[in-house]
Amino acid sequence: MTPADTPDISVHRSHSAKRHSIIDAAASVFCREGFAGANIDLIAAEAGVSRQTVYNHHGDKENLLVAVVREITERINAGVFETLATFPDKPVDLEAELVAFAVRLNQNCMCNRDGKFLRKLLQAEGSRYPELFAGWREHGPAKTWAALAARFARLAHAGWLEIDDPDVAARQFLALVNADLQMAMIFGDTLSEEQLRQAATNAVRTFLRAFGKARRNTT
Amino acid sequence: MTPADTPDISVHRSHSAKRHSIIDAAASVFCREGFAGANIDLIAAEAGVSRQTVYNHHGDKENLLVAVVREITERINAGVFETLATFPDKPVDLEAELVAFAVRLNQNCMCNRDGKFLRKLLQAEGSRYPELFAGWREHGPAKTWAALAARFARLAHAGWLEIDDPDVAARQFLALVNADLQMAMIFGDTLSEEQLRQAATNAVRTFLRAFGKARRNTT
DNA sequence: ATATTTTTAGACAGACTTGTCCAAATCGTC
DNA sequence: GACGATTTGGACAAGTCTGTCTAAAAATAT
Repeated sequence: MTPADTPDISVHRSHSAKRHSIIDAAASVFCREGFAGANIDLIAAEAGVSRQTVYNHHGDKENLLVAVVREITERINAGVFETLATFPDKPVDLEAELVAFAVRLNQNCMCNRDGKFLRKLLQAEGSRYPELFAGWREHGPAKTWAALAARFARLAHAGWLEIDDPDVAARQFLALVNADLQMAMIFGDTLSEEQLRQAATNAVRTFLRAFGKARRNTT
Repeated sequence: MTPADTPDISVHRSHSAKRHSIIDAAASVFCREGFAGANIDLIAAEAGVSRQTVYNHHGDKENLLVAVVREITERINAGVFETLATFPDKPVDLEAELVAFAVRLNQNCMCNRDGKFLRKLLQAEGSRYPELFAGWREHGPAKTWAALAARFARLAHAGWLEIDDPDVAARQFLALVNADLQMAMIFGDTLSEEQLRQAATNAVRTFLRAFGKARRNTT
C-alpha cells in the first residue's frame, strides 16, 4: 500500500539525521570538556534537540560515548583508506609526490577534527574504557602501518628505495611527518597548510636521505 | 586501597612530607580521572590525610592543580637537563652511544610517570588553562630541542655527522625515537626496557643512515 | 482530517562534589 | 607534663548532574 515513497526510509532519515547531529555535538563537547566534564544539557543544546531526545536515541551517557567513538573511528578509517589510495605507486618525482602524500595524510587523517578528537579521547579515557578502543587499537594503526609498509616495499622493489624492514620504515615515515607538529597538536592548535607542507618537506628529505637510492634503476 | 589499616605511618609524617604526599596523590588521581573527574576525597585517601588537610595546604582544587603542574614540570625539566648532560660529546662508537642516550632519554623523561602525566594533562586541559602550561610551553620543548641541536651541531662539526639544519635534525631524532612507542604511550602502557632499546636501535640506525658520515675525519 | 509516532519543556528525586565549620584528638617542643 | 600548632572526622549547605516521568505539542503517515 505504499505507492511511491517508503515511509520507513523517510522516518529513518529524520531519525538518523537527529541521531547524527547529536553524535556530532557530543563529539565536540566530549572533546572540549572530557567525558566526566561533559554536560548532557549542553550536548542537547548544541545539537538543537531536547535532552530527552538524547536519552531516547542513545540511552545513557556511556552509551553515547560508545556511539561517538564508533562513528569517529569509522570516519577516520575511511579517511585513511582513501588517502592511502593516493600513494605515489608510480612516481615521476618521488620527493615531491611523497611530500604531497604526507600533506594529504595529515590533512585528512591526523590533524583534522576527527583525528584530534580520537587522540584526545584515547589518551583521556583509553585506560578507563579499554574495550572502547580495542577494535581500533587492533585494526586501526596496525592496518595503516601494514598498508603503508606494502607501498614502500613495492617502491623498494621497483628500485626507488632501499629498505630493510618496510614496517619500520612506514612507522618512521609517519613519525618524521609528525616531528614538527607534535607540540602544536598536543596544544590543540590548528595548523596552517604552510606548516603542514614545511613539516612534510623536512620529513621526506630526511626519509629519502635514509632510504632513497641515488638513481632509480628501472625503466 | 584505604590506608586506614596503617594509621601510624600517616601520623608520623611531617608537614612538608604531607604536602608532598598530597601532591603525589593528586598527580596520580588527576592523571587517572582528569581534572573534572578527580575527587578530593579520593586524593586525600590516597595521600593518607584527611580532606581538610588537603584544603589547609593548597586551598581549592584549581590551586592544587597548579601546585601539581609546577612540581611535575620542575621534575621533568630536571630530568631532561640531567639526561642531556650524558649526550655522547666525544663518542667512540657513535651508534651504540646514541642508542644508549635515546634509551636514557625515554626512561628518564618521556616514558616515566611524570612524562605521562604531563602529556595527558596537557592534552586534556591545555586549551582550558593555557596559562598553566605557558611557562613550560615556552621554555620546555624549545630549550630541549635547542640544547640537543647544539650537541648534534658539535658532532657535525667534529665530522661525525652531516647536518644542514641541526634544529630539524634534533626534532627528527626525538620523533624517530618515539616512532615505535607512540601507540603504547597513548594507551598508557608501561614499556619494557627491551621495547625501549629496540625502538632506540631502529631510530638511531635510520638517523645515521640519513645524517651519518661513512667515516669520521678528525683525529 | 485523523491517527500514530516523535519531540519537547519542565519538574523531579537521587546521588555526588566542593568547600566550610567545629570540637576533639594528636603531634612536636619545651 | 604542658602548651601551641596541626590534623582529624564528621556534619553541613549549596550547587551540579544524571536519568526518569509526564502531559502537551509537533510532525508524519494514511
